[in-house]
Amino acid sequence: MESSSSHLNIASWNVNSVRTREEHLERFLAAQSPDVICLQELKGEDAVFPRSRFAAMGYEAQIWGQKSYNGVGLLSKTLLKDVERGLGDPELDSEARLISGRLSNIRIASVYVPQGSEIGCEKWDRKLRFLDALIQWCKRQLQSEEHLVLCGDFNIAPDDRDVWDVKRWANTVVTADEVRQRFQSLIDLGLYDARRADSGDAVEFSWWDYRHDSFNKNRGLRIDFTLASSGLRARQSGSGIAKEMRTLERPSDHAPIWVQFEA
DNA sequence: ATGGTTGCTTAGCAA
Repeated sequence: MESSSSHLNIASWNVNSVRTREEHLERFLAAQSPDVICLQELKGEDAVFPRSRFAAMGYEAQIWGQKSYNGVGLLSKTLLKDVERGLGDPELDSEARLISGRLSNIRIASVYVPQGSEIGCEKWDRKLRFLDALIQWCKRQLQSEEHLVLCGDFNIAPDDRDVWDVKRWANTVVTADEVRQRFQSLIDLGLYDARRADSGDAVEFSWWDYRHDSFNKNRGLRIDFTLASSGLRARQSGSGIAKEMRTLERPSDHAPIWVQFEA
């Protein structure tokens, strides 16, 4: 869906290396013309971010890069205000996983939640602590901002409808009670799952493993979300998962997601 | 079933 001056189109995409996905991003921006796109897994320091390429398309870049791993950013047609990096916890903020800025009266955030590796390991503990801090961060935003739109790769499949094979994915780092409860805590703050609000009981995915021909078999997960504050719900006029971006040559393992609001 | 695929960085880690 094309955005226009009367609409606000916000997209999100885990690109799995922005340098490898420059052309994919360019194609998505040309096709969708989102007002803002939240990016995750830039996988590079700020200095290697292809800023001029997106500037040529009319996008400002606010990024928090990191060598090799993680890295989040925001591309926007108009400059975002009061850009913030991190959760405010020095230990968790040693990884670049959250960046946000304000557009008009909406704080827009790009988040890359830790995947968690395996239940019980150190990374799993970090994932839970990150989510706890994210819940607190959102709570603070909802007190100080009129609206909040939190987009990104949550590495959580909150519902069985978000998993291609429920049995196979039971008790994993993306389905365990510990993460599903925390996802629900975000909802309980007054956020809603923007895509699910439109898709009903549909089973659709935003990520497919590179292995096992998973995309062609449609063996995926829905782990990328736009969580919007409830005041925006009546203004939502569309949403989707741009699955076609997963069919390109050398794709990211994630597809972009998008949601549109009436201005 | 501990495989398989991709990216960053250069053999191993992370997803």
